Amino acid sequence: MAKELKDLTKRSTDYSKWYNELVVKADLAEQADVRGCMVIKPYGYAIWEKIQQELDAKFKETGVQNVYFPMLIPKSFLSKEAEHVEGFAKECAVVTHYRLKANPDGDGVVVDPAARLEEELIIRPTSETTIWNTYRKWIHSWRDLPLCCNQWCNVMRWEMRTRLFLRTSEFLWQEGHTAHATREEAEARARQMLDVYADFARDFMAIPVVRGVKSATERFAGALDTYTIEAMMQDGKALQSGTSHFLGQNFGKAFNVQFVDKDNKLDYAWATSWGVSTRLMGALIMTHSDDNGLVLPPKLAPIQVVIVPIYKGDAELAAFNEKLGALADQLRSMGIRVKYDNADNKRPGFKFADYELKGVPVRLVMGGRDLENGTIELMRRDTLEKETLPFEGIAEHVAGLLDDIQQNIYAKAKKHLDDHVYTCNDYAEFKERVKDGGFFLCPWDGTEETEAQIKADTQATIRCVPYGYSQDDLGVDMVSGKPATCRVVIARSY
RNA sequence: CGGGGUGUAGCGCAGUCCGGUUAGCGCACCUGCUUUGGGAGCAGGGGGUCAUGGGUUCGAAUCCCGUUACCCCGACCA
Repeated sequence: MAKELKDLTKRSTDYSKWYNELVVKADLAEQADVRGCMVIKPYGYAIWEKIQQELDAKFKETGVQNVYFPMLIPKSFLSKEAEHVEGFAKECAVVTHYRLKANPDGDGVVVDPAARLEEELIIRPTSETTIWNTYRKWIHSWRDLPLCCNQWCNVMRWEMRTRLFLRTSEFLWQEGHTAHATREEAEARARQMLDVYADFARDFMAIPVVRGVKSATERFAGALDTYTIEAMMQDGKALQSGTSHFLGQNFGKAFNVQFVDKDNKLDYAWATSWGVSTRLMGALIMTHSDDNGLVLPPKLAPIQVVIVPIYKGDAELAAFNEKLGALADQLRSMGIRVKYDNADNKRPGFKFADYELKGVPVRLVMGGRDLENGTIELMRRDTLEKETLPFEGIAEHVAGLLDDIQQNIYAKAKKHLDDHVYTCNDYAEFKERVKDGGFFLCPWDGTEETEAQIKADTQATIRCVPYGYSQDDLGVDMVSGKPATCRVVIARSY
């Protein structure tokens, strides 16, 4: 492929354009021919599969089971929880008919007006309603609780403006839905799942996040509390990367899910829901990548090590195939995902650039010189450093290096986050600086008015009341001058 | 839904103001030879209802009117 097609826009020049180009050129995804939808390509989907696999294992450790519910939801379900319907009504796709017929006035097919549904069906924007409608049948006694289910599925939200992975009309996600006998247990579960997400982000995605609670206006429609993990992208903007909701008894009451408790009294079930989506892919891309392309954390990279031989003629190729094929096998036996690329229809320079673009953590190259000297060249993607090492013992070295890279890119992202979290008590200063990105820890009086004022003035929003940052010496709200009730993270966001 | 912009080969564009040979360029694609330690070179080749419907004209990618799709900036948002 020609150079000009692969060269990326510089991150610093136009971050949005850089992101979009990277997603397309690294072969992760592209815009579909359907409005606002996305085609996830094999390489992109392979990363998503790793995320699914690792996260799913974490869920199961906490006693969660997988289920599947229908994509179509009767319209009447949605109207049962007042706040919920208000939150989602504006972005629902609706199924109104069940049949097409040949166009009587010309080509193609038209909707058959005779096939109108008596009750319209909604394409799920989220599944609380259909799941709680079913939970009514599953829950009768305290012995049926807790009930902890999760589903991996697609949902559809008719967003006005879409961006690959970050916001698409249809997206893939997991949604967990739990039912509990007590308020305390449900609240603990909601917070537990937030920690699962935060730990997963740190340990697998190498993304540091700020955990916290959403303000009332940013809360999930129908929740009493929404917990969030907020990641910081390289341009300093926030990306909500996962949420966990404490739903109280709202859905229990709306769908009449009652159980008999230990004291033989009827009560409504307490609920949580929690989810992460393909937006995590966007977070992964925007957190680590550089001007050469993706940088993938080894734990999620579909290819962890690529081996490229540089050869002249069939005889030399045969020698490499034997030596490097054995090395690839050895690495695989150590549980490392390896690609041995001896294809002769692409030149080495092309392969180097291409695997860098795709974020492969480690590249091993062997040419005639190395063959003579008993060496091999190694490059690590995170720092782009090259070194020539003895061929002997290279497999063990690579195994250790993968861990190093995982640690290093996390440390780099953590430093970026910490360097861009500011304490700020002055509104004039805040307004000036927030444009350049970063998380601002500011005193807030807890009112919607000041929250709205900040958004109107700066486009920045209250991301959360964070955990892990001091709530002492609150002082006064920087907008209203009234006594502050907490210190919040304010930032511009995706 | 408001404000801008663009539809010409798979992708990216020039040509449109000022109508006139056979509609061009880069990349991609195909064939052959030479190459291979950082995105190969040369030679040859294939591919177009110029978004769409109407109008003006001897003649329209180009001018006029309508339609439509997409993109960007807002409102919405995992």
